[in-house]
Amino acid sequence: MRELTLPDSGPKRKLLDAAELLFAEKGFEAVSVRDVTQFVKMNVSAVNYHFGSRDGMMTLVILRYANPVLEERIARLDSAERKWAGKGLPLEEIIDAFVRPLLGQARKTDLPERQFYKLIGRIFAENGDGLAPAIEAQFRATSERFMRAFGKSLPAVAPEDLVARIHFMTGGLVHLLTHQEMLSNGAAAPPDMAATLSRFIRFGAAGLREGTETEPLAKNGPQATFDF
Amino acid sequence: MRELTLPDSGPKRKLLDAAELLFAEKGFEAVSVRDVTQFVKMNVSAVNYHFGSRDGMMTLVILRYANPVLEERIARLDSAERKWAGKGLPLEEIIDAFVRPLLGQARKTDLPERQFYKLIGRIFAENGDGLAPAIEAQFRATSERFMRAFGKSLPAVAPEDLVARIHFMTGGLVHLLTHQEMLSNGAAAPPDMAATLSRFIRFGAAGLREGTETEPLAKNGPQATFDF
DNA sequence: GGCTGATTGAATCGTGCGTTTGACTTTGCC
DNA sequence: GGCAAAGTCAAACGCACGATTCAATCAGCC
Repeated sequence: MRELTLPDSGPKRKLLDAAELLFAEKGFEAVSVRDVTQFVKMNVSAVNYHFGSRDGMMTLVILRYANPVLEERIARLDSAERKWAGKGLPLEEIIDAFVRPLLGQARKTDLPERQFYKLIGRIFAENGDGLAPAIEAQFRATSERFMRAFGKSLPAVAPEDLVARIHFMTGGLVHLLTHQEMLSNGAAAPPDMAATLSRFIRFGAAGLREGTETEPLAKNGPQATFDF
Repeated sequence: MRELTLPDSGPKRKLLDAAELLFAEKGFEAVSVRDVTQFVKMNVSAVNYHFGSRDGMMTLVILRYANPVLEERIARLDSAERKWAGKGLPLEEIIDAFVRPLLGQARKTDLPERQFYKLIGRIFAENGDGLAPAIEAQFRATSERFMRAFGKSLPAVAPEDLVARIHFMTGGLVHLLTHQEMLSNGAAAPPDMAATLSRFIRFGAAGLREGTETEPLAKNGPQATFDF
């Protein structure tokens, strides 16, 4: 896993910051190298000089945060598993390990919070698809690692069920990151991300756990009416 | 709400079918009018002749399915509410009304099932954003209608909580539609959509309901350990 | 100062895009 | 047949894009 060595200042850093901001705002496809260079009043050729190509720049933008997030996820899951020593973890703790690194990374950025989450959401929406093979493998490894953890904590859930439920949950997370503004109910500002993620953890845990506890029926009638 | 009058054959229909297929496969942004016309061996200018512009063609592709799906959602919710006459519906029935129209529309298409769901997912991912104002309003109206229904069935859940949970759920649905292939665990084919949606309904209902029943704690420990 | 390597700049290349044009061909109808 | 409307076609337009060229400039160092 190659270390990212980025200077704290200089033209390369300036370009990368600008690209990151614009990619977060408009999406990776919708930003041209001219958009980026004009934003920081540099020459078009700067991108190709410093990064080789538009793709090279994009990869660096993605690596800068995807890498730390993925590694922190694994680290948190490791430490949680050590803490519970072989027993299945509470679902909330697994999801927390999956989600909390986002908060940490958000604080390390110059980027406005909202835009950082959009960027991360866009990255994770593609699940490493089409990215550099190294980072794609890391995505897959992380995903399998968490899958095993969930499976251990939910032995009663059939594998196909588990895969599907985790899929629903991660989809909800991606949507939450990329469409955070839709959470602002009416005129008010959207709730902060920490609160939202806390809601997400409870939601996801309940969904994953569905059917494994003697859950009381909805007060309005028996579920037997439905064929699912 | 203008009726869509599309001939069953003819060049217009042929173009629209091709556009639909390609949009579903590669996304709306990634398909050029040349891609579409070459696919059916017609001239480039055909698109502008028949639809006025690329945008006009896109809008028709979207209207063809978004409209029926949204209307069937409302109709199903109406009939469910009539059935339960004022009492709050079971969550499963609301989610079913939201989700089942997708299955119905899928059967009315020439499109391969998988690709139809990708198309619908892409449409609903943007939530009518940037679409024709008429369809955008319909999106919003449908969304508010379902929000009220959920609220009535979950009076104990605070509005901000409810908005967030519904947001997570719809995000999961979009992800499921657009990334269905990720559900194929290993080499096997992915489960069919009816089964997946049935899982989704149970997952979503459990997530929405979280905390409103005296849910037993996870067997491994008290939740009080976590600050969420 | 003067050399060297790292940057920047203006201009240009080739490509693919959505759209337009105007001539041509087909179709439907009297 | 004749005519108008509908449809098709090759060609071109203007534009934005990523990339490249090469001369000009800058920075650090002897």
